[in-house]
Amino acid sequence: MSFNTLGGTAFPSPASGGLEGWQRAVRRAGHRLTRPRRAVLEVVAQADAALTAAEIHRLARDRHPHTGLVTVYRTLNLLVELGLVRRLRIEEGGQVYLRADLHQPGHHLICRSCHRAVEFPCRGLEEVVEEMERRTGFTVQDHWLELFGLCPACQEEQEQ
Amino acid sequence: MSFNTLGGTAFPSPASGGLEGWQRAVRRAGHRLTRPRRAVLEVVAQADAALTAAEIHRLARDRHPHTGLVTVYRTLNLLVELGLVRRLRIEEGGQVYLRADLHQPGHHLICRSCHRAVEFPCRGLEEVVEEMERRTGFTVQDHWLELFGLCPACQEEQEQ
DNA sequence: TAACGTATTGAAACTCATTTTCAATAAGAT
DNA sequence: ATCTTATTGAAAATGAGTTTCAATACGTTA
Repeated sequence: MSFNTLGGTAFPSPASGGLEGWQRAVRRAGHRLTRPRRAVLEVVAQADAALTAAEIHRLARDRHPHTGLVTVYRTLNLLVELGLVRRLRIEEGGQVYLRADLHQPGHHLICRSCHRAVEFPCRGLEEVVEEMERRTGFTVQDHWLELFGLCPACQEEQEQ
Repeated sequence: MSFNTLGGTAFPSPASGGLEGWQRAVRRAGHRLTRPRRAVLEVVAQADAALTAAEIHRLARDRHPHTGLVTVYRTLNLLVELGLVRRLRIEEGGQVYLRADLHQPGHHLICRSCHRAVEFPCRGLEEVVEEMERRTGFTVQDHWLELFGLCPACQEEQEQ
């Protein structure tokens, strides 16, 4: 398990008007809107947590039963290329897909006891990053902050 | 490639007296010191940057030509269990191994163009962390901050 | 120094996630 | 309605890492 709560906790579930936007984006980029592709778009556009390819495959089949896992992968790669979806590597070595607008890049609270990961909206990091750019000459495009510790539930458990 | 400069930049190459310590640790834990195991220990103990299993395999063969990749994996897992080595996941999905004493957990500036990683002393993050603890109830024990972007040299190159 | 029990080895087989191949299909432009 | 060609899915390939198992070699004890 672990990261499959990614996105789910901190971002309740915003727009779903994104779907049509995605379809337009796909067409505009010169791609066809096929049935399996539509199925994958719908699943990912409507999910408000990060999903594995296998999970997306299962859900897409509810919409278009014939959808193959290969096409799920291909469509996900397309969506990542178009910038609509982010591919996230999880600690165990797999990858997971999340709507780009849900992806606060790289802010995770990870519980070392129960391995649950929660995304959090990050405040105050901008200054740290700017300071670092000034000091090193780097241009920072992205960042990734992970906090490791104990979640409230596991703290309680350990106190008993 | 990518992370293979990890550790390399900020830690020129400290002790190599670590080797005997490792051998003792392995024996103390009830394991035998076989030739291939020695070869892997030597390679990893003397490397001052993170290496992939394949790279370690290649280098270990210089010392004991018969060494199999399987044994490299097994030995690396052993070293990780003993806490002598850290296994780091890299962006591309693979993993990389680094002497634990070289692993300043988690402050890296990583250049997306030349893949060099530089460690930096982190200032101002404490407040961000505390704010987060207050807001979520987590107890934070550790953190990992990675900044991705372009180093000064690569910025110049791209401007031409 | 030899002999022995057993941890360790390496090759091959196996996972599991992802990608490639390729003939058949179906978008969507005309 | 037709036609071009992007897209599909099944099967095969890949690649990192693990498991299996008979053969080997540590290192303890005699």
